[in-house]
Amino acid sequence: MSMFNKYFIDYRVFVTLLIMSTEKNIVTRMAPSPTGRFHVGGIRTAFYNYAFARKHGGKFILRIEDTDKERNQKEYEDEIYEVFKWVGMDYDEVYRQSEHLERHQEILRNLIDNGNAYEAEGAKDGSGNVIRFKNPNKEITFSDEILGDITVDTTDLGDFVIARNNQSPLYHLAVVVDDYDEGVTHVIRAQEHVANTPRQILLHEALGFTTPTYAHVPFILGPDGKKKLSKRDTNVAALDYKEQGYLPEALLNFLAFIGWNPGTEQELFSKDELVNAFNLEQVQKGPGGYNLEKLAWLNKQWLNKRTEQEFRAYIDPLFNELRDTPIYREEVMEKITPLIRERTEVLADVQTMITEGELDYYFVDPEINTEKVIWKKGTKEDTISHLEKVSEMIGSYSEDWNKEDLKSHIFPYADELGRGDVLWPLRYSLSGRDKSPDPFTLLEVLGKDTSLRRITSTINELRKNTG
RNA sequence: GGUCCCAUCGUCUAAUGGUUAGGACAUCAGGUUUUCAUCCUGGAAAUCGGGGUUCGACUCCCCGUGGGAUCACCA
Repeated sequence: MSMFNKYFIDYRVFVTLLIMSTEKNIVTRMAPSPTGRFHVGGIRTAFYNYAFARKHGGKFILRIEDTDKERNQKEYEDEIYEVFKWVGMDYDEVYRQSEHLERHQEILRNLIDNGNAYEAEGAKDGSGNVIRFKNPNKEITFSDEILGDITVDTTDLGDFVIARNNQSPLYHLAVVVDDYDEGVTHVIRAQEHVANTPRQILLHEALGFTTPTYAHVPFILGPDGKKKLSKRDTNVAALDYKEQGYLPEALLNFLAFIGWNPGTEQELFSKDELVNAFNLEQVQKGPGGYNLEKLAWLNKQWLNKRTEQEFRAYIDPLFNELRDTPIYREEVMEKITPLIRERTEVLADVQTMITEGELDYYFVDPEINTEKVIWKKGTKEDTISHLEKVSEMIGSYSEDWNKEDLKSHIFPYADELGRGDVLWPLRYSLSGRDKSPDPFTLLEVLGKDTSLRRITSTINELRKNTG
């Protein structure tokens, strides 16, 4: 091996190590304030931070920005933790900003001592002097990972207030200090903060802090795609989705794809796949709308990935009431679970099936409306005859019949005499409903005795009706 | 209003100068051995407008238009 090659290989190893060590240092954070219910938009922002950190082997911090004593509420703080747990975003460190008050005060004093900030009259509540930052009035340019270069003349900002008084630092100072102290390298946050960024950079410079890399993610718009997502149009509290029975995988998949896309045609991404595919380069600049129908579809896709047992556990609480009644039968429940799944996008759909009585016929004999038994232009006589014939056919089966067997015998008959004329009355006799699974499925679920009883009963009703 | 940002089917988006502008949701039509659902196949559907640059522009530049953010002693 020549010296050159040897050197070349060493150089590549060195660079690789350098990149790895650089990536290890990545630190991101989510900094919500507990002044309201945690928003779905917050999940997305948090997730981008989480994904970026995890993908690069870095650190993800959760920082509760609880310095606004007036508006903070403990329940909101707890809700933040609950949401993170629900969607499975684990953080390496968690802080409450209020715990850093002394540090913020210390920095504030330094700023004043160095002449970078000063007391000014006119506290709104008349309690004394506010602290203003001495703005050097310069042009600030920062390179946003998503938006590109942004230049702002900070002269317009004036000497902005950084503390309520010399004991109470405000937001801009607090974030700057905390991000620095916690070693945050990438600030990924909502686009409403772009205008705050120059102020914070000014502070970094006065303090001698290195400025983190910024990435401002676009807004999420409401379902109309125009206005900002608000609780007027839809549920925005993250936990509402948990309560409504949305799967965390589906919500995360959905949210991550508003304003970001891996560029492939894959639609379904697990949390880990999302982390793996995530990159800041492909985050959209413009805002994106909130399409609930797609969320519902995604929820169904994720539901279908669950095992039968998991799906059963998912819907089971809805059947608590029914389970305590004498009509409930566990064997039936087991058989209809896959049927229910096929008709379910979100848990609310199952609740609707129950309240609308769409599942009743699985447990009790339905009321038969003789008007509805006959298919389209069919006659009563033919219908009775078809039902009798089918009755005869299934009567010859043993109790452990199965769907395919039944189908292979009944269908040829139906095919010959008219599918609708034979199959509709059969299905309707069994279910008493306009809509239900197909008759063969019904026969299988209901069993021989029940099926025969219902068919016979329908035939009798039909005859009675003749007068 | 000042400053800053943004703009592809109805919606989420792909295409970083050369594609019949691709995919998904929704929608429409047909099929899957009645109906509902599932599933499959197919259709309709977009580069905000005007100028440049270029052999060639969704893509780069400028001007409009539209939308948004911010201009707190909230975060």
